[in-house]
Amino acid sequence: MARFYDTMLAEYIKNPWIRWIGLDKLSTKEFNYMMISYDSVTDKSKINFKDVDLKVASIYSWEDVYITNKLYEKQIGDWDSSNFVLNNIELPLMQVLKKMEINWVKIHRDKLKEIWILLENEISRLEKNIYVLADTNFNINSPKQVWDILFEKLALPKWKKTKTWYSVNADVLWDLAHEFEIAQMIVDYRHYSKLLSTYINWLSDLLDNDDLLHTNYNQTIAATWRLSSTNPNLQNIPNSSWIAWTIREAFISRFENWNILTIDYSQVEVRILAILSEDENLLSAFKNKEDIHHKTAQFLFPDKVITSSERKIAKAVNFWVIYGISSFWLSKMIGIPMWDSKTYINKFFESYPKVRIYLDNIIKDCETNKYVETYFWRKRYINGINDLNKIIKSAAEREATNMPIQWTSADIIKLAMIETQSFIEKNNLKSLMIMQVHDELVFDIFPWEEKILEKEIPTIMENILKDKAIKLKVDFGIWKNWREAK
DNA sequence: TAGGATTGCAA
DNA sequence: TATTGCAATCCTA
Repeated sequence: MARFYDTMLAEYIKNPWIRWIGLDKLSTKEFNYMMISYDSVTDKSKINFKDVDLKVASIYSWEDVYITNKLYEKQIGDWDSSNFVLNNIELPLMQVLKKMEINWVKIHRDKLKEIWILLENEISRLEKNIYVLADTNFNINSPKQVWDILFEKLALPKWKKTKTWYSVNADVLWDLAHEFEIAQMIVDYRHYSKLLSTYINWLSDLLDNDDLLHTNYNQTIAATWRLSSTNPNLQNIPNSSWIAWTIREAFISRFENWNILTIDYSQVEVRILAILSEDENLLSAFKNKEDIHHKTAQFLFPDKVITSSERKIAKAVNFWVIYGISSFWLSKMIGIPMWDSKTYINKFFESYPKVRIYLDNIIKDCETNKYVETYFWRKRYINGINDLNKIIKSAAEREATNMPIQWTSADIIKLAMIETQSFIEKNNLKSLMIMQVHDELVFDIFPWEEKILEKEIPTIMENILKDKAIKLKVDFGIWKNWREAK
């Protein structure tokens, strides 16, 4: 039994899609009792709490303690006290996250400065050229002004409309870029200024004196029970262009001349699908250590020699089928004819027949129960699963079939973090867990500990779902910086 | 000054 | 006509 408890976490497990689960909101909801607000006690934070009248401060504080305890008692009464998700996942995870936030991440300050200069130069060069081509100065960051210049002033052909206005996003500009240099330049300009303003500028604000970068891991935000990260968001550091990769070069070890260890789950969602559906073809592919995308490609193209282009399509099909994608969207996504994408999706289900049965059963159960359940028994109610409107119904079905897989993978990495941290502590290791990016963990390796980490942590992570037909798989490596892990 | 809209980054 | 996040910027109210 955990010796600590958190009413907010407990509520989040039940209702992850409700954003406001703080104490005062829960007090109103559960006890119809309005708590004294912090704003009213401190006059909207104008008064420091230590200067608040002692009697007022006492009552305010007493209320916090009293309501928290009442809420605890109510939740304990409502719940099975052996609740696995609360006691074995979220509460222990809270302790791990606390440590990660204390550890922080080392950043190579000079490297970031280098990129900063490079980007500034590129941006001002592009800016000048764009102004020349447009024959006027304007704010390239303003979609409205870009639209004015491109379609009014320069009268470029074809534009696409979205919701309320005419879109000038990357897709639109990309179409124009073949013919018009200015569109290409705006695409590049946006790319560089995005990197600069979102990922480089925080260097001065958010690095401490030791060049450690602080982030917050939020445990009660995401509607899917995943973690999220803020100030800065370390879970969306760019990973797809050459210049973006140089940003990852700045993520280094705090131990001079030592390395970081990255470990990420490989194809975790397809593996979970194999385990949950018990499809023989999927399972045997993983058992025999086959390349799953290659295997799917063989099903999709039985008469062909599989080259990288067939494998690429198969990879997309594997990926998107899990999300319950329509053939229209798949064809658009990977640029193939609609008819082909329909064939591929059908062939996928013919090749892995129990996947179809598994997904159909989820939908059937959901229609009866109104909720879907994950491997670790989290429940989520799905609105619209019995809706007569076909569009709403099929969106609900997509959600119902996709979510158990995504949620289970979120729990798997949470369990991996807990077990890994406990391994580190039990063995008195001084290496540090420093980042989690949904299916990847990053460690700062304390000198001479790399052998034991490299041997033990992948094993821990691969054995999170014990006694299943197949094991999970991780890829890992030891690197000078985060870019090398790519 | 707050907040919606647009854009774009990750998994 | 996937999902869930965070955040910068512009621009209106």
